[in-house]
Parts: sequence; C-alpha cells; structure tokens
Amino acid sequence: MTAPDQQGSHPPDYDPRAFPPFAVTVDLAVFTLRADRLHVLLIRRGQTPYQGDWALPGGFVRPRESAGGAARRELAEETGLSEATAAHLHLEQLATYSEPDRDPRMRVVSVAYTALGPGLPEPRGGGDAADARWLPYGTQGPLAFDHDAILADAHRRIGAKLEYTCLATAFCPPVFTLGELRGVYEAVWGVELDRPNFRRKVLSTPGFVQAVDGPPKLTGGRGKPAALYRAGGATALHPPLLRP
Amino acid sequence: MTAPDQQGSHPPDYDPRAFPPFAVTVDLAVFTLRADRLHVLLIRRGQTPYQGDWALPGGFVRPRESAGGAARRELAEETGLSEATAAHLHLEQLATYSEPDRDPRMRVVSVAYTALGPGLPEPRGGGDAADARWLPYGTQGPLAFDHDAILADAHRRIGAKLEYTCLATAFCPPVFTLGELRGVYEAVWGVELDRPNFRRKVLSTPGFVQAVDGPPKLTGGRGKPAALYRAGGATALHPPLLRP
DNA sequence: TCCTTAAGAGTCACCCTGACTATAAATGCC
DNA sequence: GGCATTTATAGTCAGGGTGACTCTTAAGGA
Repeated sequence: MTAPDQQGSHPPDYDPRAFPPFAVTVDLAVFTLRADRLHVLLIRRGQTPYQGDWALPGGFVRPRESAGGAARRELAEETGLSEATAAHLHLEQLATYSEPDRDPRMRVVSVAYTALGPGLPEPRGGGDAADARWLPYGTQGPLAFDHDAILADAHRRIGAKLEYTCLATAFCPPVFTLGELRGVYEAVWGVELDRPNFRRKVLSTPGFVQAVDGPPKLTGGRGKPAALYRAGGATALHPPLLRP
Repeated sequence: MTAPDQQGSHPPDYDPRAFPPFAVTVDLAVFTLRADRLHVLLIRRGQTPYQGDWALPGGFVRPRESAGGAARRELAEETGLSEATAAHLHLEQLATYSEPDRDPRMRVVSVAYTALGPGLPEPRGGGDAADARWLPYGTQGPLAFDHDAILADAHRRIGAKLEYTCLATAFCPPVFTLGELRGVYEAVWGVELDRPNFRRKVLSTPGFVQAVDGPPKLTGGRGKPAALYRAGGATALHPPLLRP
C-alpha cells in the first residue's frame, strides 16, 4: 500500500483525502569504539520537553528526501565529519517508532537508523546544538522520549549481526589487526573471546578479511607485532560466529 | 529524535515549525502455507495509479494509532478473520519505505509489516476491495508501487529468521506434526530437507517443540501416523538450523 | 636480563551435521 | 489378501567446526 484507494474497506468515518498529517523524523544510534569501549553519540537537549536530558541525534526528513538520505545527512552534520567521510560509515535502517504519544508536542513518526564507524573524532564540527558527546554505552542515564528503547534495540541488533555477518569490519579502520577486530566483538558483546580460536575462525572464513600484502607488521603498543588485514568482500558469515 | 529543537543545526532555509507533512501508511506482506506452497495475500487495485495491478494490502495509520496497531487492524480487515483470530497471527515490523516518489500522487512513507499464519481461509470476509486473493509466492507479476521490493525483503527476512529463531511454528496450527513443520522450511526455502536429520535437530533443541501428551497419533493422509507437537516456549534457535 | 603482553601455531576431544540405512505403520491398487 | 507406496521414526558413521588449552615468538618496560 501507499495511498489507499478512495473506495474500499475503510470505515465510513474515514476520508482518505484528509489523510492524517504526520511529521517524519530520523533518529540515529551511532556507535563507535574508543579505547576498547563501545561508545554512543548523544546530544543534550536545550529545549523542553526533556530539557537538559540526553537524546539521540536526529532531525526531520525533508520534503524531497528519503529517510535514508536524511539519516546520512544528519549523520554528517552531527558527527562533524565531512560528508565524504560520513558517506563511508556503515548506515543501516533499524526500525520505525510510532507510538502516538512518543512526542508530547505532536504526532511524530521516527525512522531509526544505526551507524557504525571506527574511532570517530569528538563531535562538534557540525556547529551543532548545545552539547554533543560520545558516551560509553551503558553509562548514559535515561534518555529523552523513547530513545532508551531505540538505543537498546540498536545494540541488540548489532550484537546479533556480528554473529552472522561481517559487520565487525565496519567498526575498524581500512587496515586493522585481528586483535582490533576481536576487540569489536568483545566490546559489543561484553565478553572475552579466546584469541587463537577467534583467529582460526576469521581466517578460515573466506572473504571475511584479506591479508595486506607488502608492509608486513606493526605494533599495537605492547606485544608481538600483528599482521594487517583489510575487510574482505564477504558480507555473510557461514557458518556464523556465535556468542559464547 | 522526535521533534528537533527550534535552534540547532538545521540549515537556515528550514523552519521546523513548518514541518513537511507526510502521509504514513502500513503495507502488509502476509504469508501462509496452502497445499505445501508458500502463498502471499494480494489485492487488485481498482484505482489509478497501477489500476488493475496487484498490490500488498495496507492502509493509512490513523491519528491516534501506532503503526503496529494499524497493521494489526488492517490484517484483520484484509484477511477477513475475526479480530480475535487475527490477533494470534505473528506480526512483525519489516522496514520503512520512504523514497520521495514511491507514490506518484503524494508523499507517503510506508511502514511494512510481515505477517505469518497457518493455512488461512480465502480473503473477502472483510468486505474488502475489488479483489483479494492468496497467490503462490513467485507467481505474482510485477506489483504496484515498490511492493515488489517490499515483498522480496519480507521473503528474505522470514527465510533468514527460520534459521536462527523458532519462527516456523508461526506457520503451523496450534498442534502439528514434524512433517508439517518441515514443510514450512521447505516451502519458504524452496529446498528439500532430510527427514531424520530435521527431526533430530528439532527434538534436540530445548523448547522448540513440545510433545502433546495424551492423544498419541494421527494421520496426514498416507503413511505412518505422526506424533503431535505444539510450539515450545523458546524463541531463539541456538545453534541455528542453517539452510543447506 | 627478566617480566609482561599479545600474536600466532598447534593439539585434542566433543558436538553437531550431512549422508545414509533400516524398520514401522498407514493407504491404495491388483 | 498381497504388494507397492508413502511417511514417520530409529539408528549409524564419518567429517567439520568449535571450545579449551599449550607453546613459541616478538615486542616494550623495569
């Protein structure tokens, strides 16, 4: 369906021409890894309602724009990254939230998106609102509106997608070590993984990662230097890498 | 986000008070099993545009209704089932489709839902539009609007969820045989599964199915009578039942 | 030099799975 | 009543994937 027909099954009290007007927005659950911890991008509200509370970044969908387009635009604005850089971030539709009273001011339907990226810089570049900041996931207090539910859904979704897709590489820079990749799983799942087993699994999955040829190694601070890899072409993970 | 603040990062040409009005609808991809084949519920459009074409059932979200509520209401109306019966069908949000020109008449954002049920009766009960019918999945021609994409997404989603959830029981009546359950997988995936292996997998997964106690057996037409089961309490499938 | 840390190689047992065989219990056709 | 057909159910067996573990290598720091 899009616009239903004039005739049809609608109750007599309902005139499709006078379709109820909705505002449509996008909300962004942007995740990144900073210092081996999962962080979320939050903004502090400068207006009532929920003034002073933290909330997910987002904004209106414009008249000639798709929700995905709006999400990508807001992502660039709110993270302060260049449009070109932001265009490389993994962006994925999560779900749509439409409870009638989720915004006390008016009827707003919001399409939520999840975005992932490697260690992103502090926000603020976009010249954005009062306060925007990366907070370690789990340390944020109650968020405005239904954003707690959205954020929890987003976290659940990426945790699940790590199991059966190659999504983890979206958290990594173009070239990374297997230790960094493992750090993604550990940060999102909140567990420790066995190093050798993780390595075996990743390397035995065709197309998950791809060894970087010439420059042999590099150090991550301490320990033996690690080989470098880039994301392979694969998108699915068969068989999956199940959570312990 | 819901309604963004008045101040903030929005470009100067954009006044949040004059938020762009959208129509919000729901579209339903309703699947059922009829004669061991996967069927989809489609309606024939009686109006331009796409007059005479098949389309997914759906309709407007009402002013004080959530999208999920609208989907459940439309589901009852379009399938012709009682509200009580329709309330038992598995209903799940799929995704939101928002390309600006997906409906040539006006700006419509549609939240798509997937619904599943055991062999459902012929539609029409709802006193609905011109023509509503179950069509074997795959035999439908091009659908109106972007409904081909929605339907394909829905089919991909349920195929994937069969792998790592107990969703298959949603296609079955309250009491069913393992043969019927296997038929769900075969119809959705379009493959044949090994009977003994499927049985072993299902029975060894705690909470997937639950043997029906007293009444021992029953026949499905030919062959040895099969034991009866009902859905267990489990929702996830660990480890998953992967597609061949 | 020794300790710590992390990468990377390798082993072993167990579980799950795919492939396959065999038996039981119903129907329908000679 | 035989007999083929169909489906359910039981059981076997080999191979792959995984968890748990050990060991070696290569860096940095005290």
